[in-house]
Amino acid sequence: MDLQAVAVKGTQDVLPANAHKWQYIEKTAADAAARFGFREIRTPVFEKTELFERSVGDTTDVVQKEMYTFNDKGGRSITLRPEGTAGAMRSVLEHGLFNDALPVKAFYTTSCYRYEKPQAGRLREFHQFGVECIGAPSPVADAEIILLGNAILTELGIKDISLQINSIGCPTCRAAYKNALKSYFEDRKDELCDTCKDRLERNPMRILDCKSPVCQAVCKDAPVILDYLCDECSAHFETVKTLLDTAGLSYTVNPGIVRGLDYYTKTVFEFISSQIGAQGTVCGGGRYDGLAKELGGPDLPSLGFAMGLERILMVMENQNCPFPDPEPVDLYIAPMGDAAQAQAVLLCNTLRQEGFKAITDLNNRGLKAQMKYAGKIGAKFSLVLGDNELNEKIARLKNMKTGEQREVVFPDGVITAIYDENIQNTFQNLNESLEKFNG
RNA sequence: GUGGGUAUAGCUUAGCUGGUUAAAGCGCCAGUUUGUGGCACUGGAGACCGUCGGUUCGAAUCCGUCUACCCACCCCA
Repeated sequence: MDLQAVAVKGTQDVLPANAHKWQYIEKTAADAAARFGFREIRTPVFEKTELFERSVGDTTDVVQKEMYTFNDKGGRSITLRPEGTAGAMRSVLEHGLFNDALPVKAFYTTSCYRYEKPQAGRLREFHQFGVECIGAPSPVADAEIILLGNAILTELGIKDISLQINSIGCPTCRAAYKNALKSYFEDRKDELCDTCKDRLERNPMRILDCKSPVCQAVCKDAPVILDYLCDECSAHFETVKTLLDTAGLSYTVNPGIVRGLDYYTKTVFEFISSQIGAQGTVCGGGRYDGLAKELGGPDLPSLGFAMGLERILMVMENQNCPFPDPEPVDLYIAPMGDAAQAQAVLLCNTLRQEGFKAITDLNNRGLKAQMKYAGKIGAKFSLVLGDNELNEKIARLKNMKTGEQREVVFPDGVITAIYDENIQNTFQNLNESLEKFNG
């Protein structure tokens, strides 16, 4: 095709035929979050680049090579958000929301941007549903957040998701662990794959996540973070596990869950599906106790998660999860002739004011074509409006599913005096007919 | 950024080792039926065979380039 207008690499359209699926997922997530006491927050798509460098961490891959960064006309360095937490935290700090009752509980549905090579479950523009619970140091908050993530996935009908949790400790105990890990791997450096040799310098914890069998063998006897947690972090993690046990939510402790964003501390977790390819993490999150302070705010231990909406949708389609049917139009009016067409438009408008989805011909098509159209778009009922109907004030309402037809009598003057208050009777008439016909 | 696969109508595809008007199904439009969709039949529109270049008398078909898509690494949701 010779179209100039093609979507940018790594972006995707949501077409009308699929929009209801997105609406369903977004609403299910928002409703669940609301039941946990979260309210929506909306922040800008772009922020100062510095915000992400500070929060996500300037040594991370996200910041180093994946951000959409540009200078605006005023010379400011601007970045399209690569994730949702930084903006939400910035907003809470900027507006002093932490002066209200803590914790601040907010959720968001947003688009995010990362310059990566697209593949299954990974786009350059993607969408996240996320929650942030700001100012909540207790492990109860960790458990609740995980429970919320689970509730959303469950309500969407998603099955076979594994919950993996870990604790990466506070900066103090993590530093000790990193040293131990580094010296362990340094002794076995020759056995590691090439990428892991790099990781040894940049982020030794990532080696634990390597898929190469060689590295996995080396990792087998590597020191485990959980053995290096300080008393507080250890107790915190134990309580989180106990709370999950009590709630009956099963999980596996996986020391390999190491998040790639610098702000994470203590509890980290992922909900993982094995059914949508290599990018199986459908929801990921954890605690970020140091973030508020890092951004110049007060000490506000916080946590949250983000769900990848495209991935959620993929899993759901893969598992044939039920989506509610999109609402079809109630009535298609097929006018024949100019007079009827004018009346059809008026009838439609009044029906719309009554809350019906009513449409009519816009293309001057013949009756047959109109009926075909009505059938194709899934209209529940159709109504032919021609000279006979206009004269006799009687039309036949047709149930498109059963083919059954029933007469609808228009009270005097309705067709010609559409603004007359008698019109109400017409709609009562139509309304009743629609109700009787339904089912 | 690295590697592998793919690229023919709106969609799904056929087109064998190069040979002249590029094919089918679905979909779309119209007619058979100036008053009722789904079925059937008939007809129609719709493709410079992803791009640029090369080999050849001749390229959708062979070679190279670029681009896009898919998959994996990496990274993450």
